[in-house]
Amino acid sequence: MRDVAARAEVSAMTVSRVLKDDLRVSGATRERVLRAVEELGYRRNETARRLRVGGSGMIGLVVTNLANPFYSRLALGVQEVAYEQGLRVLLCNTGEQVDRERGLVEDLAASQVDGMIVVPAGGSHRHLASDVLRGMPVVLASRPPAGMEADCVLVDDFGGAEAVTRSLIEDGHRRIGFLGNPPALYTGAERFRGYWAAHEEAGLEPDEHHVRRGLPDVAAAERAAAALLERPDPPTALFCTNNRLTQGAIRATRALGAPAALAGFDDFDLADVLGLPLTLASYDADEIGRRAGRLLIERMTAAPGSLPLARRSVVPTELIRYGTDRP
Amino acid sequence: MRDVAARAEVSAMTVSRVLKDDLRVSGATRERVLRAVEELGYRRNETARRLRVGGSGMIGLVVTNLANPFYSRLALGVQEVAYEQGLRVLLCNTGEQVDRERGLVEDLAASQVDGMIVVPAGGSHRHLASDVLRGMPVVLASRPPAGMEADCVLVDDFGGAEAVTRSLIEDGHRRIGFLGNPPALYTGAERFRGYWAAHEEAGLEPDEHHVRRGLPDVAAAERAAAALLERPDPPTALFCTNNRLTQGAIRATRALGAPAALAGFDDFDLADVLGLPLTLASYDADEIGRRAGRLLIERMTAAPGSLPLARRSVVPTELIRYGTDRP
DNA sequence: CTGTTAGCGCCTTCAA
DNA sequence: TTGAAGGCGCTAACAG
Repeated sequence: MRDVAARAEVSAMTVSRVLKDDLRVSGATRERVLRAVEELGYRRNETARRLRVGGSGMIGLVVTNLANPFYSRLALGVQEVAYEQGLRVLLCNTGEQVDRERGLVEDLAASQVDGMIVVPAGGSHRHLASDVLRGMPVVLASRPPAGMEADCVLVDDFGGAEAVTRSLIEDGHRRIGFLGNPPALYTGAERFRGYWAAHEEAGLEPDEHHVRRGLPDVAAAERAAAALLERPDPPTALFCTNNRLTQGAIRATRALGAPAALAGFDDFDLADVLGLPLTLASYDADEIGRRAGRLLIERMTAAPGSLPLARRSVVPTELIRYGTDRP
Repeated sequence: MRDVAARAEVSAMTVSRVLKDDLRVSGATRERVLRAVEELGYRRNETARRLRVGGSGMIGLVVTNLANPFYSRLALGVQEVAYEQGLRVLLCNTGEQVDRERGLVEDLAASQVDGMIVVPAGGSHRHLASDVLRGMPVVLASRPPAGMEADCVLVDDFGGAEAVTRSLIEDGHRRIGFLGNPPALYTGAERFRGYWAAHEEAGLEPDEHHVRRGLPDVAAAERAAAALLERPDPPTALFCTNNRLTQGAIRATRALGAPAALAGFDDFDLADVLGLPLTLASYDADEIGRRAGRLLIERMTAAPGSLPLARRSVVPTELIRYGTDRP
């Protein structure tokens, strides 16, 4: 900046003013400065600027697994609103490891991010509490805060699961299997609640023998689905709590030639092309990111105390039916 | 830091030394400092540190479309090696817009990133040239440099397309349709070359009437595939240059009940379950990110001039066949 | 409209 | 082993 100033024959302060579009600079001076900037290929040092003005112009985004399209879409949504606001995004991946999450959050705080959006991996969110982070704004995505207060954006897990299950019941299914991820996960628990509630509403009760929870991956889901379908009293439909489990179930029904109807959470590519009766609770993953971004930015710009403590935004699900009109 | 120093009754300099694991601090002093750090919940200000020591401990990652699993996997790979090295990743999405890319790259440079990995959107890469970026290390991913020199990591687009096409020819196909993305894209051009070369090797020549290039999305691919399949001399197989085009082709064959064999680039979930004859050139998208990360880090740490100017790393493809043993 | 002074929080250098 | 001085590049506050 000193070099630019020298070349334009002004003070560094004037260069600084031109670069921030300060109006109190004469047109001629501005021109000279801009020319010097151009000629020297000068670029303002953002690190130094930030040290002076505070903050960093960055927000942190911590997700559990970027390989899951759900989280990459979420990241895209965050990206969008951040870009509109001229904020940069520091992206971190925890691989569902709590200690790694803790370290990354710590790093982000040290990097002076202006706020962060976290998909929390583990049970305790103590390291995200406002006193630990010195009041740095935090928004949780996809899982609610535990043992602390924070804004969060959730999917309507309960409602979606309920709607899907109800739809199966309305189709006449009375034995509906359940393939679920670990119940320790919020989404797992909520979706199970929805499944159960839909049964209760219809005066039914699920058969515990048809319930398999704690399935970690596609292969486990496939095995569990196969085991259910090979029972003497097999379920006539399977409800799967996420896209990977649905895929496992699809494999199992295909392999066994079993006629079970499938239902699940999360839409996926080519679902329409499978030619299977498939009912899905779908939702807009980008929207979770966008909402989280907006909540965070509000929190960052609002006067402390002017916003409710822990706001909660719930993204609705939509019922999608595929292949039910095909043989 | 001053507060910590006061509490530990040492100078700020000593605190700084403890925090950087400088050995020349007595055990007792170190203990006292660490205790003070703990009690005050002190966290070193990375912005200030970086102003002093230079650099930023961050690398920039610019992708064209994070919603495409290919790029989110690439991002994951970059993330991995960055994390190992204690580097943070600033993630940007261009949506294939060249001017946006230009702006983001400029921002990253201003943010003092230590280097960047870019999936370039457009034709000219002038804004990524080393003189524009003042020698900041740049690695290109998935598309080669144009009009400049830089390290890059590519997929074996030619070889993959050639292998897939050859496999179709060996299956006896003589009329193989081609559904391609815009030829202006490097991958599009290379994959077309591979398709053509496999024909030449076999003493064949593709029928230009069976070639459709410049397809932007799934819907266009579906229409193009349908048009080809409804010709009086329809192709007996279709080669699609990416996963979205393959999906369009699948839709078309399903809708028409056409028996065409399909082949494509990029593996995808549930490909095995479709029950269609499907041959794919698959590759490890994470690996592209990891390699790009490693090349970048080498470039960042190597003495200028000690490394070859423009290194090129090519990720191999693997031939995968699905459903060919099914009716 | 433009410049001077001072300091953001840290670390390199030099001195004790 | 510890501390004091000075400055990284920028900008707020205060002249003029």
